[in-house]
Parts: sequence; structure tokens; C-alpha cells
Amino acid sequence: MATERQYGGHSAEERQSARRERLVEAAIRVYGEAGYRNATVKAVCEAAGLTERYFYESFESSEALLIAAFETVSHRLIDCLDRVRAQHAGAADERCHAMLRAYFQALKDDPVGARLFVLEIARVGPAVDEVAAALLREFGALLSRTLAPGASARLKKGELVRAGVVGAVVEITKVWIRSGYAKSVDAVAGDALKICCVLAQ
Amino acid sequence: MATERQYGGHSAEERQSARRERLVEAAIRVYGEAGYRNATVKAVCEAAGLTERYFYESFESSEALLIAAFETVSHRLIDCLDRVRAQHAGAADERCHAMLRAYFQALKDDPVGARLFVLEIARVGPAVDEVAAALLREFGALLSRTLAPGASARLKKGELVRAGVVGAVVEITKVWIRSGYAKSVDAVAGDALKICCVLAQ
DNA sequence: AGCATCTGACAATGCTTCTTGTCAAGTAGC
DNA sequence: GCTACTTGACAAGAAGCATTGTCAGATGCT
Repeated sequence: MATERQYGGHSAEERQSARRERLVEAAIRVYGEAGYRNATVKAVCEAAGLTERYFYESFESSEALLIAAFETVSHRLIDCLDRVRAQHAGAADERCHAMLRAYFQALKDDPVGARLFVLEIARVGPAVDEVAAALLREFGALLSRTLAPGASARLKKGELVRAGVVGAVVEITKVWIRSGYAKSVDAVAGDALKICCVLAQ
Repeated sequence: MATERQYGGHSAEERQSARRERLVEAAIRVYGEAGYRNATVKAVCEAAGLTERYFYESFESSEALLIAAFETVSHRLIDCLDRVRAQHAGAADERCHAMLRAYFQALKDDPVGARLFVLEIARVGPAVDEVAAALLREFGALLSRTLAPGASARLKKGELVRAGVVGAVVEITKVWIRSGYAKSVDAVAGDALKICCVLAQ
């Protein structure tokens, strides 16, 4: 602990954060494929090519790793949607449609991350629930900003409606994933848009 | 097993099904208050005033008991909605509004059952998920029948939209419960109706 | 009253996983 | 090459709970 020695050309700090990252990526894979409930600490560590001790070096618990994995996936997704939003400058509902297409396309392109993001995150524990709820609110705010750019975004009045719309999109996503991505990205985005348009009123 | 003796004036069969019922009612209370995850077999049995052996007499696993408890609660709710639907003969959206009011009122009147019905049922296991998904479909069909009494109810076309609307109502319910039933039943029902009206198109 | 059945309390077992500890093998710096 | 640090493999301990088994006491029938 006192001295930091170079190993493989990397400092102790670099090696540790590299291990952390390997664990997060392994967690996305393992939790997304087998499901969080069925995955053990051991399984994640094996997938990361590390032993259990390195798990406890970076994370206090499985839930902490799940949160890290979820945030990695969701930030990628939010960033993607933000890019689409910036690029698209049409009418509000057209813009929203483009974002929904990007959303569903991203989930289709990464089914493992999708499962983690949409299914596996729910009802794990209070701490995880809090993170997930915060992301849903962010998602709702994003939709609201896109469809009703007025002051309505911060009105408390539409809070429940906004939550409802987000719940609708998530439920549509769940059913779509369960169906094996049966419908086309375009069609699903269109269905979701129908409900999102409630926010434009 | 060979002979059936009367006990307390009841046959063996009666006594057994009485115990089963006590377990189900206890499960609604315990799972709804403490949460399914935090509840042990022992806790449910104590709440029912029975010992563990009687749990295994009537149920194969905790999940089986959860399913029974969920079905008890959800049948009560569906029956209530059906009654309201039968009594109300106004316009489609008025009728739907009345049903939503009854739905939210019922959940407010029975917070424990509500928590079981809305929160605790999710993501327990494949068997439970199947039961919950079936109820959501039934719920969607009910809304669809009310708002779009035409053939659209059985059209596969609106399947995802219907699922989305149900997801919206459930998410609104979750947020409302988490808020401690802050908004009035009328207001919440109104918010939910806004989204439900998508089905009327 | 006497016997068969039923009921309740509780202990024993078993299983699974987390979490920590030990030890040998590997690697860098002197 | 020697020493100190780092890593990986693995086992031991601990904790929690489900599930089954035992046994004494209670209840109804004859």
C-alpha cells in the first residue's frame, strides 16, 4: 500500500480501474444473459477473468456492481438519444419519432444490454430501485422537453402523465423484447409515439 | 389418511381448505406489508397462526402461495371493475373514467393489497411472471373493450399499444402509491384516462 | 376411559452463496 | 539473484432459510 509499483507498464491505480472496468463489462454480459438473480459473484468474476477478491476491491456488493453496469448501459443510451435529438431539427413529433427509432434500434442492436436495462434492473433492492427511478424521470423529462418544449416540462401538473408515458414505452419495450423483436423498429417506434403524443397536448 | 374424522365440526377437507385460505390471507398481509422478498415461510405461517408443515400441505413453494395471493387480490379487483362497467352505461370515455376511478379507489382503500398487486408481484420468477403478464393482458382487453368496442380489441395490430397503455396505468399507480396517495383519486384517474384515450382512436 | 388421529412447537438437516483468509507462483526493481 | 509486492487459485467460515422429522399434547370417536 505504501509504494506503488508499476506492473505490466501500468500504475496500481490504472490496474485497479482496469479491473473495475472489466468487472462492469462482465456484469453487463452476465447479468444481461443469465439474469441478475441467477448470477453469482463467482460467475461475474470468471467472466471478467478475475478472482473474487478483486470484486470486493471495487464493489461493496453485487447491487453496487449492478448499478455501475446499469449506469454504463443507460449513459450510452441517453447519449445516443441526445445525439439524435441534436441532429434532428424537424417538428416536435418527428423529432420524437426519430428518438424512439434510435431507442428501439439501440436495444435491438444490443439485446444483452437491453435485457439488463429494461428487465433485470427492476426490483432488486432500494438502492437499485432509486437509480432506476431516477433514470425513468430523466427519460420522461427528455420526452417532455422534446414534445412540449414550453414550460410544461417543469410543471408538477403533468408529473403522473409523464411517468405514465415512460411506463408505456418501457412496457412496450418489454413486450417487444419478449416477442423476440418481432415487429420492425419503425413499427414499434410508431406505436410508442402514439402514446408519447399525449405529452404534446 | 384412510378415515376422515370430524374436528371442530368440520371435515378434514374443510379444515384443510380453511388453513389454505388463512395462509392466502396471511400472505396478502405479509407480502403486501414487508414485501415478498423479505418475507419467509415462517413469517407467513406465524401470521396465519399455523406452523410450517401446513404451508407444505397446501403449497409447493412460496411462489405458489404468492400466485394464489395475487389471484385472490386481482380477482377482487377485476370483479369490482366489471361491476362498475356493468352499472355505467354512458359514453365510452365516461365509462372508462368511472372504471379508472373505481380502480384507484380500490387500491387506496386497500394499500396492502395494492402493494402486493402492483409492486410485489413483479420479477419474482417465471411462473409468477406468467400469471402477472396474463393479468396485464386481461386488463388491457378490458380497457380496449370499453374504449374501442369495435373489432379492434382482437386486432393484433394494437397489441403493443394496448400493452403500453396498461404499462402506463401501472406506472402511474406505482408513482401514486410511492407518493403516499398524494393526488386525489379523481385526479389520478383523469391522468390515466388521458393515456387510455389513445385506445379510442 | 382408551385409542386413533390431528395439531403445534421446535430441532436437525441440507443447501447455497457471500465473504474472508491462506498460500504458492509470478513480476518488478535493486 | 534477491527481496518485496502483486496476483490467482482455492478452501474455510459464516449466515440465512427451506424443508423434513420428531414428539408431546389436544381432540374426537366408541
